[in-house]
Amino acid sequence: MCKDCKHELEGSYSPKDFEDKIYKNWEDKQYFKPSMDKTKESYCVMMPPPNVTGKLHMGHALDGTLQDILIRYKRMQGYNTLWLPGTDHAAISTEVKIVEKLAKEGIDKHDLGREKFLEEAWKWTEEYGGTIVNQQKKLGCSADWSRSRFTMDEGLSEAVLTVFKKLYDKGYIYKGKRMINWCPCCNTSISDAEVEYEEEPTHLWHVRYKIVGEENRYVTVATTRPETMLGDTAVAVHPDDDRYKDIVGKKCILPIMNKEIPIIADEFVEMEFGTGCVKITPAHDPNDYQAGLKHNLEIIEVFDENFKMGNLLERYKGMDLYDARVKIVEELKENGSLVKIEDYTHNVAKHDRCKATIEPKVSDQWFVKMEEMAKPAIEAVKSGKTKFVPKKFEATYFNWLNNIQDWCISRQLWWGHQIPAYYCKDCGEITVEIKNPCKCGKCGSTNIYQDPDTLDTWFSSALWPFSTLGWPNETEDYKTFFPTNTLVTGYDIIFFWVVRMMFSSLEQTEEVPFKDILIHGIVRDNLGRKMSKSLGNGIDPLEIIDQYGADSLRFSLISGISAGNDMRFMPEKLESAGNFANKIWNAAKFVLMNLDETESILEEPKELLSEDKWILSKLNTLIAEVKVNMDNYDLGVALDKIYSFIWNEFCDWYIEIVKTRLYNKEDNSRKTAQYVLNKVLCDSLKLLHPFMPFVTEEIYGKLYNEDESIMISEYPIYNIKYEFKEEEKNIEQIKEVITGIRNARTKMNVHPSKKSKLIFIAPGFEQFILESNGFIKKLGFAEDIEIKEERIGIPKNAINIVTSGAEVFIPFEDLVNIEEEIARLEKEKEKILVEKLKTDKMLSNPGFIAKAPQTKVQEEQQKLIKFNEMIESIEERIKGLL
RNA sequence: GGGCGCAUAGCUCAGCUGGUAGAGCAUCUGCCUUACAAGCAGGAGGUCAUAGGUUCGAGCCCUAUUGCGCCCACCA
Repeated sequence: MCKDCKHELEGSYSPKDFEDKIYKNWEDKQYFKPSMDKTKESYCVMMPPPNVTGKLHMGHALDGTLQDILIRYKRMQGYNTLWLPGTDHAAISTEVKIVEKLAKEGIDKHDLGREKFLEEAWKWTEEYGGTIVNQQKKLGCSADWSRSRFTMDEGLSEAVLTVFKKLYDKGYIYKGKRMINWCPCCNTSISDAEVEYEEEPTHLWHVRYKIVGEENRYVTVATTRPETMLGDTAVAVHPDDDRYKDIVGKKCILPIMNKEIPIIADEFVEMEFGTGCVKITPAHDPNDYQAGLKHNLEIIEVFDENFKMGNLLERYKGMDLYDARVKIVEELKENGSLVKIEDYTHNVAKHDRCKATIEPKVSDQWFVKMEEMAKPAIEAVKSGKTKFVPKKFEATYFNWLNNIQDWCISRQLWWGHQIPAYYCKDCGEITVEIKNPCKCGKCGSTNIYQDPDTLDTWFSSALWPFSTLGWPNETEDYKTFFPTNTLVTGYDIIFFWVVRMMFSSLEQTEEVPFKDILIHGIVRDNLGRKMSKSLGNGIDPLEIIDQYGADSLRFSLISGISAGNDMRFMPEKLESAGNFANKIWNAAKFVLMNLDETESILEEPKELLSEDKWILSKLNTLIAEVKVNMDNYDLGVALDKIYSFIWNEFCDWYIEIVKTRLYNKEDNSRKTAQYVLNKVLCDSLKLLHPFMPFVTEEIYGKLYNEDESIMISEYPIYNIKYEFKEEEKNIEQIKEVITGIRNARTKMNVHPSKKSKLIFIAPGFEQFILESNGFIKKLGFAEDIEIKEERIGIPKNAINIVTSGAEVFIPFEDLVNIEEEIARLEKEKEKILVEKLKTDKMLSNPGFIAKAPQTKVQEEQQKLIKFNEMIESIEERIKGLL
């Protein structure tokens, strides 16, 4: 603290006045950049890239706050710290938006052409891509924006193509036929994750197929899609179904097509459903497709690529599917095959973006073989190389990897990384090269073309932890920061993303991508519902920041949460967060007002008074505990501890006690108090800074020097000399005395700054005071303590405190009602008796004495002694009052 | 169908390897007190979902049940 740097704190907490200014200053000073100091340990977090065209929502706010806390915490401790941000091209999500935008202008994607479309997409990305970054800045995120990456920028694209080629060469990427989800609206395959199910009323048509070689015997199948029956290649029953055992292996006649198909047995059939018989249409149902593969059935496509009826039957050709259904049902009715129609509700697969009904389709797609790559990913978590916080998510992770299916990575989209596979029109050879080879790898023909498909957006995100650092090149950043330390993300993308980063990193770099995975829950609304656009219950973090400040938002997101659990966002929490910020603001104001400008108070005083030692020891304990909590990712717990220390212990306690020392200019313990106030406030601000960066920085600047940032200050460390075990035992007693003084002061309407003489009752402490000779004085309230037993009207246990200046005499009755006091004491005694009873019970339990740990037993015995003492003392007090 | 989770004060949630239940908000009682009424001091409020079990001792461990939620698969 220096004279010239003193700045006044004014008014009350008003975040709007300083948040933007402070953030700008941080950026100007380049505090977010890693120091690249080789002597320091590194700490790196990769920001999960939000969609490039996205808007900041509460999920991002939570995610960002958690990361920022970790980053700031490590940075303050001197780590070479990097938080690398970026954005994701979000293939389908962005493409849909651009298609929508073009549609508004009356332009169709296909008319525009691929090249022009991509131009539009890049334009869009540049125009809207920046918004989310600015929103993250509002939140206070201290990411190194100069290292910001985009999944489609040059370097990352190189990484993507490199990985594709490596996996292809290794035989891990293959082209195969697979039944995939096809969206007829977007004309693309989509992943299972993008499928939503919606309930729709429909019918269950029961259709009978005549069994060949038996008179008047039929199998009846139940179907929701009669129009697909033209492509039936079998009827299946359960092998244990007694009703149909004898017909397995026989054939039946498919109506309309009048064709013989086999009756097969398979366990996937549910005997209870429908008739227990199911028609198998391998081309149009994923289950049937599997059954078809298993039983070697022919795959007959009923529809053409535009999802109109194909040319199996001339009379249905080109017909709309729904019309065909009606016609086919009619025909079945006419020829007597239709047994009955039932009402039925079933789930229809929909594309979550365009809501179109999904058609299962057999198609040529690119796949990643997962079996081999899953193994090291499982091993890495089993061996503890990568840890989940909380641990329970390991189960989810293993469950997923153990049942992993090959990953379909091709998408029929334009916005994304185009698959680097080149087909030769002459010999049909596929050449996979990072750069366009311009000629066929086999026959040398230049008549080649690139696969039009692009890669699943998760293919590039899977490489995020190392591609962003420059991989496949051995850059300085890569060498310094990889593997990264902590990944912070929600449990909802463990499957999509975390798993894929794990196996990709292990495969490509032979390292785990990160050491710890901090999983958080979902931010729900105050009724516990997911925030969603369709419900309209989303809360805009920016509006909150505007109204309450970023610190309040951060506080309310972090306070009291635990890792991995969902949280509800309660607006009331913002109020209390704001109150807390205001409390610190005012505490700082008080400290500033009471520091001497002329003298340095940074020098540690030789002699500390009890309350000084007490608060310092409390601070010291806090520092130690917060470190443990932070290192264990118990951020909510750490924050709550800091909160309660600052508010309950520092403000409500220490400041109140120390006031009189400060107001009395002659008090020689005044300087000590100033030192302690300054030290405690300063360390508290530092501990709080990762959570509430703006207000702590603003105050720190006012206290010290606006050119100095709390971000680069020394983080408090545990100091053995502030251990204060013995005196801590008196805390409760000290507390009660102080309370007595304050209550007396209140009753007398006398402010401690006014010199006065007080008489007050400090129940039970007269002995204590006498014994420790001037203890109250040490508390700093009065200069002299006299016990005026001889005074009329003042009972033995009343104390007369004389401060310098005018004397104030208050009759005892005004201060305390004896009956009330006795009642209070009785109640207190009762409470202790209850506690004592419990301890008695434990100690009289022979099992406890024999089997519990000795330390525990001793602890209980000491407790018992303490209770007895307390009861005795209360009884004496009561006696004294009577 | 497979997997996972949750149930604690009126509300929202903490609660570590088992040691006898905590916070914030709300509520009640006193206080406009020279940092702060966005505040201070104090109080009330719980058979930790139910039933068993293990243990000297269970909110915590085990089993079952009920209610709620999530993920995966599927719904002919």
